[in-house]
Amino acid sequence: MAAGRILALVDCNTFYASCEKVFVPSLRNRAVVVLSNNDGCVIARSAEAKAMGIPMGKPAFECHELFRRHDVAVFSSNYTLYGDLSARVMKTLARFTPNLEIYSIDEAFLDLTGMPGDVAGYSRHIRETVVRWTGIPVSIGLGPTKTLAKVANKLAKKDPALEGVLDFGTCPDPDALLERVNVEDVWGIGRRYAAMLERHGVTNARQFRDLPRDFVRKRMTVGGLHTLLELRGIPCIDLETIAPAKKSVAASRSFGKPVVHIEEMREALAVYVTRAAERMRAGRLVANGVTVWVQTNTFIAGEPQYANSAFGALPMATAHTAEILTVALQVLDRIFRKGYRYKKAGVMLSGLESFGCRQLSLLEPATLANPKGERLMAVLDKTNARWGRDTLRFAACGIKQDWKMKQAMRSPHYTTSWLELPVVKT
DNA sequence: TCTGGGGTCCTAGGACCC
DNA sequence: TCTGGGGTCCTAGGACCC
Repeated sequence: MAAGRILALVDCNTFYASCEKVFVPSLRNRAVVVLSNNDGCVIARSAEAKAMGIPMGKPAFECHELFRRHDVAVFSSNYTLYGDLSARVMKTLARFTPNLEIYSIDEAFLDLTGMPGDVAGYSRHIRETVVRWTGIPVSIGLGPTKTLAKVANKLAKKDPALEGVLDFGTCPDPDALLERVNVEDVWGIGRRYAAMLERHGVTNARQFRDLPRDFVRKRMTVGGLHTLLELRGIPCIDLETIAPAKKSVAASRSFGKPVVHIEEMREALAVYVTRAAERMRAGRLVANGVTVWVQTNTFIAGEPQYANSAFGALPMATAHTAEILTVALQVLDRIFRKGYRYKKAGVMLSGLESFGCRQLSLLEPATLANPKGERLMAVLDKTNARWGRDTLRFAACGIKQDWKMKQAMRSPHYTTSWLELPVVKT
């Protein structure tokens, strides 16, 4: 282990809610919540909304009264906007160090080892720059391991006196800090493990850190052991500055209303294949197989339930929407049962390879390779990038799309569509 | 009426081979 | 025909992350 390693975890504060505030000054001090796809449940809350006691994950239909009473601004999720603002934040962070791992849409690890001067002061400078350039406030946790940087970040968010930055490595009493963190808030310990640990009297991060290694290895496998060691300051999880190759690409949605007929299910599948294939081509990937799954609404007691999935191999690795859809529809025929009200369906593309080194068919390369199809996809992607998603699309996706998810309160695509640019009044 | 979506990793167990 | 050990590959299920 390198002596004196210093990692920073930069995490955007209430990211989706902050994104919604960037272009709407009147929301600055107002409670904002963002709903999941289909306007299902609460997935992000601004600080004001948290203070009102609006819980994470609560179904939206149970919150309407609360929203009305507190004049909460409610938004459908707008991933196009969040993705674009995320890219701006990451680009800003990359100016401070080349050793950066983009961990999720709203988090990045930075290696600040060897930075001259005061790392906490430098972190405050990073923080000020990000909010000034992007409008997104962030918190920064510092520590010798990723897990401790995560812990420090959590505490930095909790305590306003810290002004968004906490260095675990230089704090005088680390045990006291760890005791303030619930064990289920430790990175790598989820609900199930937290419940198990609680049965053994372990409720905070300090108690977990001091458990015997064998106990943790046996009950929480090797991942749990890594978490334990990282809390002790021993690095087990590396910084991944180069994103590892994707192994699968999935697209799935809940329906806005139940789907009963296979014709509608085929349309939905066509849309999901379209989305997944787009992402494959953007990453210069091809898939060897496709899994299709369908599911009824498990929340409705007393209604007949059915869920199934099946896999179909593609004749040759491809990212061509129509080639994948052909197989996906055959797979659907195998698992679709009449007489159910379907709530959800999805596709997953697997066996991914990079387009440049894909395995060609040994037997009939000439008939299976499809250069015309590749050119068609290129034109499709280019057109849609210029004129907007689905400007050009397959007829199989349908026209009415009655089953489409609900998104009644979506904000504009402020930064990615010429038609939806914010307007400044003087 | 209304309950998200997209991923990864680890382990156990079965099939199959020598 | 029976026996045992060791290895690999695949899948399903469970855990986690954001």
